[in-house]
Amino acid sequence: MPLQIPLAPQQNAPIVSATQTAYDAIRHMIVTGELRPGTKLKIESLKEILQTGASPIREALSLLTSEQLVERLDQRGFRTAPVSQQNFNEILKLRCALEDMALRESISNADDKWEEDLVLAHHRMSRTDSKDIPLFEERHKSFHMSLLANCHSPILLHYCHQLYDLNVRYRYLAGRSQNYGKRDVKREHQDILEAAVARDVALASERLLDHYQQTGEFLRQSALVPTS
Amino acid sequence: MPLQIPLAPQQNAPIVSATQTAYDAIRHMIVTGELRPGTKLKIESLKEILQTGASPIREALSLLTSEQLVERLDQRGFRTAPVSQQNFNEILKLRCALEDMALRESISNADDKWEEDLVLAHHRMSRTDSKDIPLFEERHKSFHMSLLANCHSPILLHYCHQLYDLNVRYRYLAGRSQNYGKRDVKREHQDILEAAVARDVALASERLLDHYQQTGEFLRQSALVPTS
DNA sequence: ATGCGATAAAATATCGATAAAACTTGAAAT
DNA sequence: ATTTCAAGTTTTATCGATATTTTATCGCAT
Repeated sequence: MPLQIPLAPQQNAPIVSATQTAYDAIRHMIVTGELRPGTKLKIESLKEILQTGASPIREALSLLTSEQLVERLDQRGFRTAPVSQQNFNEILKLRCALEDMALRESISNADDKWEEDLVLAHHRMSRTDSKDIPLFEERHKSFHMSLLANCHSPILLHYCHQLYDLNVRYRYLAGRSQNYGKRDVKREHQDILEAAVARDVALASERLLDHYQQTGEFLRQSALVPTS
Repeated sequence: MPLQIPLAPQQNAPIVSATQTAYDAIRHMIVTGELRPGTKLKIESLKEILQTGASPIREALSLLTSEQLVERLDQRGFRTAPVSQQNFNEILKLRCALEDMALRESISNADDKWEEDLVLAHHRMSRTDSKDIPLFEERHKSFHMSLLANCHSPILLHYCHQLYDLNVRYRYLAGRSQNYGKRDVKREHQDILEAAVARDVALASERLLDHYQQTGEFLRQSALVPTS
């Protein structure tokens, strides 16, 4: 009889596949805007840039297409997903709806472990200089995902993760350096954390959505110039 | 010289890539349960079955991983996604939430074109013998997607599409041939259609969700034996 | 000039071969 | 009997080369 349970994997895998490396690199370049929206992604160029063969690149791009970061045009290659005001609005709206759902679930399943992880994630973010963009972004995402992490719904979490990154991409495109006006973002995060820890579903949700709406409003004002 | 008629240059070529072909075929095999959950997907085997090279297969599998139909294990290949009662519950719940959202949007944006397409889709489904499983399934999906099609949110639609297929997979696994008990599924569809055409958001939503819950209940009763 | 068609150039999609892991298996040692 | 280890076997991941397709270019008739 065929036994299919994958037993304890070898704990020594310091080597990541070329595909994984390419995936991470390309993803990062798209999210940060280093690869502008609508850019043709030529295999040859990427091969040189990433110092690898065509197969890993194509696989990485295939993985990215289902995440809406890359578009695949049968028989004529890949390109980075285009951006538009409409697309941005859609992402924001969906994000609010899905994160709201996830947050409510997450809080209602609250336990000590989740609470501790959340507090820790917030702490790390708050102690990070927001000038150190890559690190801050990583921790910012980590905090937001920690809020939702306890929703017991991997698929929902997966969608939230995707939408988060699609949104971050717009933040980068709008110019990550601009200041956020009169907003006290730190305070907003603090307030969300407090409501979540207090397990006040309604308040936490309200604060989270408000947080997103404000960021959305801010980004909307930045000229989101379509690719020319 | 062989007289080569230049095929429509700007138009869609009738030739689909090997990757696309492999993608469709594998997807179909997973959704219909021909490839059981948790099955190791060996490149060599698939190469033979689909009569193609390794590259298209790997690309197709990569595309399928982001859709939750295939799992990718770095350095040790691909396998079909496992199933579980928990996973089923999650899909059903998310589907209800997202389709509800999409349906409400869709109806509130109602216009003649949408209404006509919807009526047509329903007509085609209702005139199809449900014994002709592949055709009926296609039209059933077409009807359900038509309900949501007008929501003006490609990403939301994309998620609904995915979740629909994940759900259909469970239907196949539960044994597509079983009858649906005392339910009058045809009537249910008819009622949903009528509420949608009448642009009664609340009623349509209620009927749609009830439709899914009933199917969910039915599937839950079928023994969903986890892969062993 | 303007558009059409053929030709050249570029890029994609795909194959076949191979190196690198990951599993198996079986005998030796505990 | 169980664990360990190493050689042998499968399977994956990746490269390099090639056939096809798409895109760009240039001349020629309108």
